[in-house]
Amino acid sequence: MEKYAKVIVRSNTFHTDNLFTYKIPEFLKNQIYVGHRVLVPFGKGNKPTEAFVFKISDTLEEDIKLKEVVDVLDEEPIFKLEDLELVNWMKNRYLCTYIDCINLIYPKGYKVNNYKVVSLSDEVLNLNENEFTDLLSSLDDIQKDIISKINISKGKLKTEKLKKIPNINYILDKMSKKNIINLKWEYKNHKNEKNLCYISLSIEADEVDDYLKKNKINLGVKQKEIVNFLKNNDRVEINDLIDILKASKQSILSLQNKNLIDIKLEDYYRNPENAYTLEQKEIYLNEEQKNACNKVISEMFDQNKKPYMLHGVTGSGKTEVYMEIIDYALSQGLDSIVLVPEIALTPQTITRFKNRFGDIVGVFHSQLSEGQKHDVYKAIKAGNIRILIGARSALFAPFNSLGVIIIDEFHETSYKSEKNPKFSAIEVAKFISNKNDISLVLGSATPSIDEYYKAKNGEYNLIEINQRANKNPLPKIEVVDMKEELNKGNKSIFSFKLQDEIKQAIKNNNQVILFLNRRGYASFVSCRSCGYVFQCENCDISLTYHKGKNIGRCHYCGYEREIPKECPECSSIYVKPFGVGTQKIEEELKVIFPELKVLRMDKDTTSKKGSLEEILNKFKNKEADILIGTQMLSKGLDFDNVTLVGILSADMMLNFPDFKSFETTFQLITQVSGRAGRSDKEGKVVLQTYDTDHYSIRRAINYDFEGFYEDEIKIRKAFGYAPFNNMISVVVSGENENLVKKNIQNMYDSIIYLLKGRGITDFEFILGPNPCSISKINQNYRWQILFKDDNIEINLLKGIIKYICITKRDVVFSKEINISIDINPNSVL
DNA sequence: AGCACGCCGACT
DNA sequence: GTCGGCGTGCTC
Repeated sequence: MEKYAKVIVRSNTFHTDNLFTYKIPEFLKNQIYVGHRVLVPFGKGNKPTEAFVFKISDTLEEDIKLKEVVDVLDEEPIFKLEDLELVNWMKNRYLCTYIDCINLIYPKGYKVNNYKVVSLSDEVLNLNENEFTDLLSSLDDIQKDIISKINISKGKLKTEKLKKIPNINYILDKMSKKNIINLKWEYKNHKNEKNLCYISLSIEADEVDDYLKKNKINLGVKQKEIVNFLKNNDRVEINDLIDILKASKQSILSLQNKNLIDIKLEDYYRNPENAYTLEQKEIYLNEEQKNACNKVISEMFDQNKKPYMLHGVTGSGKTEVYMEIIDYALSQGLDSIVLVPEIALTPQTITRFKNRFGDIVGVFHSQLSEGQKHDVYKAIKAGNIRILIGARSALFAPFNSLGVIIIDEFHETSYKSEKNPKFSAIEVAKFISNKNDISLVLGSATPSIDEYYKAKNGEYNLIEINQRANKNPLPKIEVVDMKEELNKGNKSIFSFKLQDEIKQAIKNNNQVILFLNRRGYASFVSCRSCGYVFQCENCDISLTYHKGKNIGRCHYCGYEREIPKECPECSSIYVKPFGVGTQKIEEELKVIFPELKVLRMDKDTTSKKGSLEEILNKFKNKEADILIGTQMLSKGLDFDNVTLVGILSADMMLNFPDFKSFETTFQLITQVSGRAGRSDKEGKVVLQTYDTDHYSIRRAINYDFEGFYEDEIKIRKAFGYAPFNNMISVVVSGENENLVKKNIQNMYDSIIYLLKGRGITDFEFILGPNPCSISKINQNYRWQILFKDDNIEINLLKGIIKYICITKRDVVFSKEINISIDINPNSVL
């Protein structure tokens, strides 16, 4: 009986994003199963290509000519059936390609390396000398050159080495047709694995001198050093040795030749380091925490259980609850995944987990190298990692017996991917947990409105923790109306109230956190005389002023330019920065409190690796009195001595042109305030705002989440936003603005045409086409159409968008145009 | 995206 | 007639 494999081919284009059928040759029939990686000839050139087996069948529906699978690439299938189900679901949900999804689940470390090889044909090789000379004389110089190059490299040459010759493919093809040369693909199954090379003495330390004498071996200076070092240190990694002794690899190798040392290669799991240490405290759960745990634990082996939403105020000890749940899962032989918003921002969290669970804790995030990811992947498969902490991509870790998924601070926007597939970690986690009866816990002090709505409607088990773990009250938030402050004649960024409170806190030997949601010195630079605003050359964004270097920087593409003293438009000298950034806060603070030590934490000061940890450590060790920072501050940081939090401009986010800006404002105020008074000392918050009346600020200062939810959900309902509707954003971009406009109009017309064909005549659920709020990024003009599934079945809508933007992409859109489809995007800028 | 095919003008 | 350039369309 014949066997056929339906595979997804690894190619970097959406054109080939469907199942291809290959015949399985006799010799592989019992070796290839669903989930296997195979090598198949693909395209006109039969390029050997990595492919993933999605189906195996013994019948052929259509009469198509088939190629054969060349080889199987792994002994065991790389994907489980659930993995393939997940891929199918994600592809459909997020309108992305199979390969986009596969890349998430399966690290790219194993990618096949292939290259085309040219060699002389048998006929040419069998020619005698005269015949060969005749042949050469019939060829032109380039062809002769190719033949000599093949001969120099022992009869086999990668075509890549010939690519400088113009029209090389054509020439090679011609020669191949004349039967002068053979073209063939060769491949290497390259595994990105790191081995550590351990060196030890091959004989006992005190016998070395005897051995040298007996065999009359003289050692060089470096070699002696190495041997002495090895006498004292049993096993040393080769790179450490080279580092410490400034030795060369050669001297080590010559010691090996003298049989003095053993070199052992060991597979190494590249455990990401982190320098942050935290003393371990004995933890006792309070009543509320215990109840939360017990709820999850008691249902761990139930089928069809709902996910849990853990809504606990800031400082309520959610992490302890997570750890208790994980501890139980471990005792039952189950593994756990903990997702945290931005891995780099939570060294504290990792340390807490490592202190409690030790080496079975692994870390995974997108900043790891492919090799490191691969190591983690392997350690999970081998069972060396039982608990994985990571960013959203950690969700796809290949655990054998996963029992628990925890998503901490699940309201964070970083759980929605910005890259293809633009998946929501929460949705994917729900899918995985539902399919495999895994306990899913979503925790937050400020749940997102749309998920909380679902919890209220019974989609989640809602668990509330209303008290801080230390039983302290939440810090009192005092509001300062900055309009009044101006009337009092205070033009500074700091209200009198805040200045007083800072003095007070410092006097009591406490620390202060100041929060402002904008980095840099000033938000923009403009000319007071003519109104000219310095803008990015590549984006439709005004440049943020950075004072140290006197430059304007674009926070979207990184473009920088020096800010001249004179206005480039009208040559006036009234060029001034406007608005306030963290840099400026730092500067003004030093004027008012010259004696205080200040640290700044934003994307500019933490871009270097390890600098974040350094800042946090310094602040923790009380090397500074005040920490100024952006959003980064709001996430899970725990400083015992912070009693005062200043929110400098609480209403700044309110005017953001996005329907989630009220929610974001509420969340940020709540989260930042939560940084105060986390240990025994009582905390206080001073909140400065021009808008004192907005409900998101009023509700936030009273820690009234329920109230905010009630206010906000009404608005969401009235305008048809999430959770009441899905929103689909299609952004069309390109360097030629007219072409972009023409293309998106074309797309709009096509979609309207199809909708009309379905009897739909009311198109109010379609917004656009409009230019995006940020109409240009990196020289690309951006236009957008927004769809809400108001009056229309979402699958129909998605089907139509998919048909126009993917299936018929070549017909509807020009080649130079980029299309980005996002289901329920974080923002519609 | 590649890659080959095929159409067409240029050139021996 | 053949060479070489580029546009078009398919990939099991």
